[in-house]
Amino acid sequence: MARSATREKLFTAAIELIAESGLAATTVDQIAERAGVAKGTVYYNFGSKSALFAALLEYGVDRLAAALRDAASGRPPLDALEAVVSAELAFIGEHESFARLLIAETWRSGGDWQHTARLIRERAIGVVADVLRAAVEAGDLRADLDTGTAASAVFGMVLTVALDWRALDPDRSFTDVHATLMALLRGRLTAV
Amino acid sequence: MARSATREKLFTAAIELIAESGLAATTVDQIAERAGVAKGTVYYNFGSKSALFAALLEYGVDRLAAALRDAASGRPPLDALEAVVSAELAFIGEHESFARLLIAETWRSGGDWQHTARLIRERAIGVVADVLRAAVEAGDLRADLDTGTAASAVFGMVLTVALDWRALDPDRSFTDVHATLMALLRGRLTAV
DNA sequence: ATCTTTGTACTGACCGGTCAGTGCAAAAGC
DNA sequence: GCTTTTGCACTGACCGGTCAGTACAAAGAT
Repeated sequence: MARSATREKLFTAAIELIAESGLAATTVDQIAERAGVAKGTVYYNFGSKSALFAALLEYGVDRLAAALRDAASGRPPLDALEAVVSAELAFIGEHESFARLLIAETWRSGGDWQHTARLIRERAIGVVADVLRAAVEAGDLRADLDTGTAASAVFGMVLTVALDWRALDPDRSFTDVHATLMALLRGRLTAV
Repeated sequence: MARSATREKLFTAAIELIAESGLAATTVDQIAERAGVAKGTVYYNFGSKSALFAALLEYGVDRLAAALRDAASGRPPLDALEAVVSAELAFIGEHESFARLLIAETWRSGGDWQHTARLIRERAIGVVADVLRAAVEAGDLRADLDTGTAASAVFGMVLTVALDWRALDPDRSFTDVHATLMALLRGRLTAV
């Protein structure tokens, strides 16, 4: 079998298992079994458990960052911001397991991949920051806005809301959740 | 020694160790040693490692929820909202390792004490929701606001910003971060 | 055309260490 | 005297990582 297909299968299995039980509680044997592959294959392809995890994170964040960038591209700044938020919400809706893995494992202390994990996460937040910066430059947002902090805030807000949505109220419509998020983002919170 | 004093010592030791090396990497032997207690005592008091962590989580969230409630009490709704956000930011700044534990353990789908973790987290978000509801009732926030989703959003936004702050930019002042957060919350984002 | 080599992908039994949890007799504390 | 704690030896499951070996296809070699 082609190497890339095997890696793909291992990624999928690992994402599911880690989202269920956490990285430390997920064994290499489990991942191999779920992927329908021998344990040795994991080591042949990745060398170690943590290397598998690092590759997994990179793979997922690349896709997330690309989705966010695509959503933003070619739109005027404020539209782009809304599009990015929509795209993030949609991405998490579709890749809930990965989102859980991302939020849970980024903030674990210890290990060396944890450093990598943070760097990788910043790639996604970076897209949001870029959009905010563009909006500031276009004069659409206040000039003294701390785009770094604001990007963290927006990203984290959407991530939390999306996961709470899926976990606690999965029947609520995308549009509904999206609308509340937009209202918050636009500062339409206060009474008219 | 009194049981409660022993439990207290074990909580402190466990929190410290988790901050250093993470939850899974922390062994019961380490916790016992750090607490200056025999390993058997851990099992006499808690029965199992996961029961110890569950109790630890509950202990921490009780303190967080109490801090948020105290901050809100006796203030007019909108002031209360800002006070709650300040309190959350401050709490996480002071108990960073606990916040990490909370965020990491809440988002796993399997197991049973993960379920407990979610319930426990909702206790903290519930305080935010209560404040938002009060503000809506007082006519300070738009009547059709989905307070549940908005509470998730606010809580998650602050949590993310606080952890990013501590991890990436620990020298930035509390006031600074706080100000950006407030601007976002009040919808003062758009250019004047 | 047939044999031999080489490289790649994968296998699964196995090893050595780790760690949660146990058992228990003796000592402290209340 | 009942609860709580200690100290320590012990167990047994589990798990990351290894390694000798299989399968097989493409590339020489004769």
